[in-house]
Amino acid sequence: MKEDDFEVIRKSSIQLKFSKGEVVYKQGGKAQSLMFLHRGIVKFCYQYETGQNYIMTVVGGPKLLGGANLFFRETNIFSITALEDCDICLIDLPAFIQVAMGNPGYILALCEKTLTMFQHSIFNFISLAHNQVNGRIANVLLYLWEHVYKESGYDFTISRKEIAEFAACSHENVITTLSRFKKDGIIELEGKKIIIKDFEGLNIISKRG
Amino acid sequence: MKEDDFEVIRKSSIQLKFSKGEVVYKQGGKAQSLMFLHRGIVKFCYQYETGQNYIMTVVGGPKLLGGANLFFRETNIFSITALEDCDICLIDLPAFIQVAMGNPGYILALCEKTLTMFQHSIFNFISLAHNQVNGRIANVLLYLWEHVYKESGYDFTISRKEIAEFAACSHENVITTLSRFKKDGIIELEGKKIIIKDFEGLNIISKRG
DNA sequence: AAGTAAATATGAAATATTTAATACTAAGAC
DNA sequence: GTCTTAGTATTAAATATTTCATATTTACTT
Repeated sequence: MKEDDFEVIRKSSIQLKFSKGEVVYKQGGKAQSLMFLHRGIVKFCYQYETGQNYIMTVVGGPKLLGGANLFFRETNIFSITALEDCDICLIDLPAFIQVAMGNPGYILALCEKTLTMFQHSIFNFISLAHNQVNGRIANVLLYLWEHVYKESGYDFTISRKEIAEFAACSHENVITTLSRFKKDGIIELEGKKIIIKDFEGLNIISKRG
Repeated sequence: MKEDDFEVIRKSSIQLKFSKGEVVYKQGGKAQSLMFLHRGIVKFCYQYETGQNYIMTVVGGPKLLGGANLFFRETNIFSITALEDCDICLIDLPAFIQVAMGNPGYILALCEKTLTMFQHSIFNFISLAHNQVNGRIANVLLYLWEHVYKESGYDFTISRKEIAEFAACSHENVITTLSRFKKDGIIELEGKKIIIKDFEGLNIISKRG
């Protein structure tokens, strides 16, 4: 990236801090910026009219987000909410597009990142579609640990309710399943912290259902 | 698109015909081309080691496909199979990228199309995650009619097994559900052909589960 | 035309999942 | 400190779904 390109983008960006639980983007709101997640963890959430939530994916920084908004036009189709305290830089979309049109390589790179994120989601969805609750929860735990919490510096603490919204099942079912995993020695629960003991075992459950 | 750009791409493209049931791309195979679906209907299919299939999406021509491959690199993560006879033009990827690098607008446009396709899939997945079989099948029927069969020139005929692979349930369940829809006057079955009678009703079922 | 395979159809039994009722614990508000 | 709320935990009953067994129809092969 050339110095003056960088300057254009920096000038039109805003640095923000979000606390755990705060909403960064609101579903249905106007999408006017890309978002660089410096540090922290956020969830992408779809909300039904009935009030039910569905967590589409969870990602940790540093990562450029909002490629989806770049193409999905005017409105956000998801809410983005901080799961842990976040440092976020909002990048003005018109400024970015102006710079990007002079640098096809940026666009390709951004698309690649965005699609890679979608790809993760899609594999998660495929797991949802074809596995039973056991396998879905195992899959969610593995994803969260490997791709989000492992190197994030945050404790692997996430509420049963949120696991339920990610694995698309009732929170009672998550509680029961986690208890069983614990009894079987696959995970340990230290206060709020989840510790995976037997990755191999979880993997097998995640595949076989 | 400029004339000579078009020429470069045309020179490196191949026109092919595929019959109903033929595999266009094989999951795990090398991805070396974009694909322009002139005419016909294809399914994107994910296959498990266990032999189970899952249909990720179904699309009808004319449409540019394979943007996923452009970014998901070396190997196809899905198989693409013809559901109806297809005319397909395979576009050499290196040639396309060469032209595209000189035209950032093409890349944006391609990404937008690809992401729009993903967006459809994602809404479908969200329906899968949160609805019961009734709603999932209603959703699949509406999607297939509205976005694939309605203006395709093909009869809306698709096997119960394929609906099952799309809605992620057993084929027995599809059969039972279609019978009930028929009894309730929501659809009609004319031989192999599915005719939706009550769009409003299907929509309600698709939303309420 | 007969035989075979594939798709459609149906019902019963087995299994999985949600819902509802209830209780305990931890954290935040006042 | 007490009250309130949200999260965690467990169970039984109600419901949804899959699996299995079996039959019929349709399409394809020879």
